[in-house]
Amino acid sequence: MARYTGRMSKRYDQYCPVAHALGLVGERWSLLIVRELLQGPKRYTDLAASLPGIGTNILAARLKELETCGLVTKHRLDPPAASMVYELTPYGLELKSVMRSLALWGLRSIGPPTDEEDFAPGWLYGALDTVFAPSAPAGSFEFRIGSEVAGIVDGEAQRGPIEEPDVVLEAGVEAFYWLFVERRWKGVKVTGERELLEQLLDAASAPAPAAPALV
Amino acid sequence: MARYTGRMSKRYDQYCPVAHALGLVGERWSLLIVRELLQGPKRYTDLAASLPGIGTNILAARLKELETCGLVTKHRLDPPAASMVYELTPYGLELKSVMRSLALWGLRSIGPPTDEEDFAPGWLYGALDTVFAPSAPAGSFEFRIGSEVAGIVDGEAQRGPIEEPDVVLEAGVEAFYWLFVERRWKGVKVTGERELLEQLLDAASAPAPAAPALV
DNA sequence: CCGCATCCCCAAAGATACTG
DNA sequence: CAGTATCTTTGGGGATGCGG
Repeated sequence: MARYTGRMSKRYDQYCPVAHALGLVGERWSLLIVRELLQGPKRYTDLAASLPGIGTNILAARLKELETCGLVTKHRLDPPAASMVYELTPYGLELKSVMRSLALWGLRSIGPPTDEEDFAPGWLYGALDTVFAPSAPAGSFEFRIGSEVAGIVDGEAQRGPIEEPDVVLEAGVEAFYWLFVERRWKGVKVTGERELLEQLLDAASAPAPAAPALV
Repeated sequence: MARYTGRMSKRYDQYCPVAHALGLVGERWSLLIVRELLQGPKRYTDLAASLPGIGTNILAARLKELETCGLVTKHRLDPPAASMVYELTPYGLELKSVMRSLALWGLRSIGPPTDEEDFAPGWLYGALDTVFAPSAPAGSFEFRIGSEVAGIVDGEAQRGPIEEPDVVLEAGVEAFYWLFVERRWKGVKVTGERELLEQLLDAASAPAPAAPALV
């Protein structure tokens, strides 16, 4: 694995994996940039647009840091559209498990959404991909939440409608919150195998499974 | 888009569980304070001592923030020793899974330790408790790493020697690193069931298990 | 437009001295 | 021991500029 020994902007002088990790991605905005790039390669201005308040100099600085740390690479797109895109390296992609832990922890205190418009396009796919897909049971799920449509097929998140899904969930974002965080089935419409959906919820609620051999 | 006109120095203006989580523990030093408190209640000065370079004002500020966020509580110890201790709340304790993810990710790029003295007392117990115990197979393990002794019994980390352990590992901190991170069995002494130790390593290397029902 | 670099200003971090 | 007070330094936010 690539080891970064160079100068990190602000680091902690401790030999500790957590302190080291925070030296790489612990600065303000860094993990949110990673969150955006987990949805796929993005351009500079698209990143800036999805991170309200970041300030262009900070975004440039963070991207440069992430690049020198080996978490992000910069390419020029193929000829037709000759713009630059930023993309996670394999090691950067592995931050998905960190994002999942953080998201599951943060969900428990974030409270219900108040405004449908707080949601950026693609949020549903992102949530399914990083939070729910990693522990999803076999089967195919389609979610129609607000104006977003995405799903999970055999443990992999997919954008858009799913072909012949085993179960379909339709809800507004607030009902989605109440179901997935608070486990209240209110204001949701389920078509198909509801138990499969419950399995999905159960699996995500227990991100740190009991020791397998202890069961 | 950004409809928050007031003054919001810290925090990100997004309805996103990751952004919310980072608003709670994303500031500099916060997660390292949590790391210390995961080992049990600690006094102010002990925290300061185990976080070299933090500055007393920052420590006080972070503790106050963590307290108002409901992640930390402050008690006065029972009469014999009438000092204050800081302790994680149940919600704060649940950051252990986040620490585990971060540590497993950071380990892959931290590189081998160069100096035995970089290690604070109790580091072995901390590592076993947050990183390895959550996915440990049944059985009892004893680790004698450098001058530290700790172990895992049926998925729970314990300080000090273990009674009749199934397997004992003796090594220096550098050999410990090579074994647990790079999987090189060099300079370590194993007594007892070596396969059990391998199971422990395998379980921790795969923190995001494949979807159970897919197997 | 896109991808930054520069400048200004203020808020937060660091260092250290000090106090109940 | 457990912080507060004060001062300096650094970094972030916002606006603007500017070459490609």
